[in-house]
Amino acid sequence: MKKIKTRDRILNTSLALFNSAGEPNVTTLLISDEMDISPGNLYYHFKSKGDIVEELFAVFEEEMLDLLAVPEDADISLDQLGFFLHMLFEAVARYRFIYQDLVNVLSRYDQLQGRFRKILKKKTGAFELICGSFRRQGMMEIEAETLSALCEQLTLTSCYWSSFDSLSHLNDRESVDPGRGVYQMIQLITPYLASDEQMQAMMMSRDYL
Amino acid sequence: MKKIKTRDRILNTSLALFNSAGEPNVTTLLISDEMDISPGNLYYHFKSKGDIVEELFAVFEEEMLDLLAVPEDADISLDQLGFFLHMLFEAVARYRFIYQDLVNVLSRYDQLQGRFRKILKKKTGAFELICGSFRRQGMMEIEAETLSALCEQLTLTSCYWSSFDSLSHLNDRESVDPGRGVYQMIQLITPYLASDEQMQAMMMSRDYL
DNA sequence: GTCTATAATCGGATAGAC
DNA sequence: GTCTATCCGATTATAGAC
Repeated sequence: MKKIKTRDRILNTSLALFNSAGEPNVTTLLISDEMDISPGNLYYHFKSKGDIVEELFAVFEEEMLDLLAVPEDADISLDQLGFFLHMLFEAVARYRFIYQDLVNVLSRYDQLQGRFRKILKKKTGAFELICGSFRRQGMMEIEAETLSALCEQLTLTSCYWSSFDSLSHLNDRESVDPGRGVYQMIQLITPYLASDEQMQAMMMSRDYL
Repeated sequence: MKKIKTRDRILNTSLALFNSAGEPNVTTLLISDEMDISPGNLYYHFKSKGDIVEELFAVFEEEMLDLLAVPEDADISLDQLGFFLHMLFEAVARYRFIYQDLVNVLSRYDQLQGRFRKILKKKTGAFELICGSFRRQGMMEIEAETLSALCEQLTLTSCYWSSFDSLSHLNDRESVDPGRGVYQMIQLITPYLASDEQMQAMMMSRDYL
């Protein structure tokens, strides 16, 4: 049984509290209280609350940029898309505090704004690469302009689905089921797939419900 | 030249500041400062900041519920859809402070949560009625399950598009162009339209760009 | 590394004069 | 109706002992 370092416990606890209560509603006192350490101790490890947020964001950022590094010329299958979406939604869910109060968080820690925008851009780019691969394989037919709109739509949905879902369906805030989000994403793509792939996509998406 | 009552000026100024800076970042002092009145004066007219938010929300709520009262059995045209979407995005833009920090705002003024959810539900219902009308007129072909996903998607997009757009494209925060949002919404619907209507929708959506 | 104070600041809100 | 002054509470952050 390994003992977890306080510094890491602070990060873990903060993330959990941020996700469930919303970052703006979580005070440093609440964090230290939850961990049964003193507020002073917390500030020994992090010089400000913003630093905690920044470090959590950095982990998220790395994870995302890594995940979004879609190969340029690979033949991507529908199953791989499904897997990719699953991973994507899981990552977003794990750091949903960023998305839940996106505008607010980015406005208060403004160094994050540019970095987040970069992730967004890369995400849209990843969807464009995937669709490009589908097109090359004859799995998808779509016009350039529509494609661009679709990829933006996919990006938007991947950002906001889970907040939207928990808001409109009153799910508890602790566990977020990425399934419905993946389903929704596949629904968005399906109309532009060739008929064989449409069937396959429909079967696949149903598994996520 | 009519003199605007202070009470109304407070509402107007608050709305403008909330929209541009985000509600959590706007203090009562900032509001009174912007208006060149004293903070005490502000508190003469409203007993709390929450009351201002609540009253702004109430106006928004009424406007929305009114707009979303789609007739049950009418034959709705594509042009009418375009008009409806335009109005919808305009209303959302006018009260975008609610959407920009949705989770945060709803969590701090919890009486609003249920009311907002009601609006969401009505919005999805409105889209269902519209699509139902399209189907009856033979303008749209879609399966029940897909329809439900589509209407949720439309609801989500109508909520988050403008925040997303201003975030990813760095528009100034003052003026929000509802056009691109309407375009995006029509793009979502188009795949399910009959071929004649698809053409018409594509023409129409392009006008919004 | 961790604790117990405690400072410093800020935002919401009130009291009472005009 | 409006102002000035001020209070209160919360939250971030620091100082210094252990």
